[in-house]
Amino acid sequence: MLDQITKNYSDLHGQFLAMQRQAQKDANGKSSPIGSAHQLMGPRASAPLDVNEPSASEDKTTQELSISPANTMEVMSREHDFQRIQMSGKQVPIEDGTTDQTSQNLGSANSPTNLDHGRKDDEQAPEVPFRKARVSVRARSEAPLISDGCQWRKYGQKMAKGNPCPRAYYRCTMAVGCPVRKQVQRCAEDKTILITTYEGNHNHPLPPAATAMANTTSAAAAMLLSGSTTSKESGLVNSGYFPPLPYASTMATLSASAPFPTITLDLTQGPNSIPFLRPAPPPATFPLSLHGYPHLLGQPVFVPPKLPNGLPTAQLGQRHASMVETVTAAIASDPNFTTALAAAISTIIGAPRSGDGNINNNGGNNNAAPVLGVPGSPQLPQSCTTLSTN
DNA sequence: CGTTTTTGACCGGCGC
DNA sequence: GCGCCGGTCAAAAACG
Repeated sequence: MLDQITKNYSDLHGQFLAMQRQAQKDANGKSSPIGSAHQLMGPRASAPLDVNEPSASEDKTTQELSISPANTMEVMSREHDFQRIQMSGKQVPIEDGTTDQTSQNLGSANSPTNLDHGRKDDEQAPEVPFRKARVSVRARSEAPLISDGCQWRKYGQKMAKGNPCPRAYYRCTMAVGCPVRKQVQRCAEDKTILITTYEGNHNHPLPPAATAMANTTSAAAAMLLSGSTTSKESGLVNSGYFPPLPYASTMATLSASAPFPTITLDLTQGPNSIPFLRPAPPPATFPLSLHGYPHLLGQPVFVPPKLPNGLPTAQLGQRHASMVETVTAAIASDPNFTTALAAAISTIIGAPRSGDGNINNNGGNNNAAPVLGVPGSPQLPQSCTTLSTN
């Protein structure tokens, strides 16, 4: 399955990119959300899509997390786009093509809490425009961390309100000045679930494992993000970008409740439980269909990044539903995949942009948030909630 | 000896 | 204006 998936990814990427481009065009002057998404994730890395390979970085990371096959991951991302839009008023430079710089702008501008705070890191900060955007991955893991192909250094830990488990803060150390950061925390309700939230764009090439996934996911994320920008839940859902499929919803969730739109992937359910059809009541977050992440699935499903008018996605969604299920199952079941996914996510977030369009190339970008959800995850909501809340 | 982790303090945002 | 909270800094300790 993985092979297929991987393959599909590649294909999807291409499609995705194309679509994104269009979307961008569509977006009138402003950068499309997608673009922003790219920034989020897209690391420059230009690695091939090898999902299976653990990246070099794994050395360290290995310990990080070993996602059990059954684990599930939830990815949430907060969009910067969203921010952008909001910021538009402010005049934030947003562009997709933007390079790192662009992204920087975003980040600082709105983030409620600027991670950088304008302190030392700031150098980075300014550059990390999209810091706000976040991608969260929820996975079941006994390990303290998830190996995502990147090297991280812990720079802080704090007890978060409402959660007995401390939240750890990590910074990417693969490159000097890399603005990417991540937060790791266990779910209060289920300590076996590890919630990893990535933020920022990598300013360096990522390991293959991370990159591959990143590309794919990033694209997806981008799409989601774009949708989110539109408006909160209603925006996306209504817009029709993301067809409200029950199963889909469980897999990926976009949370509007939070200050930032959030994309959630829930893999927690594990391969076994691929209850695609499981009715999962979406909590505060609203569910996105996997369609949003076609690449992940390897399906050529395209979700219009923005646009309210056409809503082709819905159709596709159904059509691909079966595929999605299959893919999802595969993904969930494959540990490597998960790992790769995690890496991708981190990559995505960190990606420097994307305007270029080529995700693969030079690092193009990869922005998207990886979303993989395993359907049937009643838990998503929780996870989503958790992250978004933060 | 260099790097990473730990941990308390500090800063800024937000709500009351 | 005050307090709470999240996030980051930075010194000290731990580790390889």
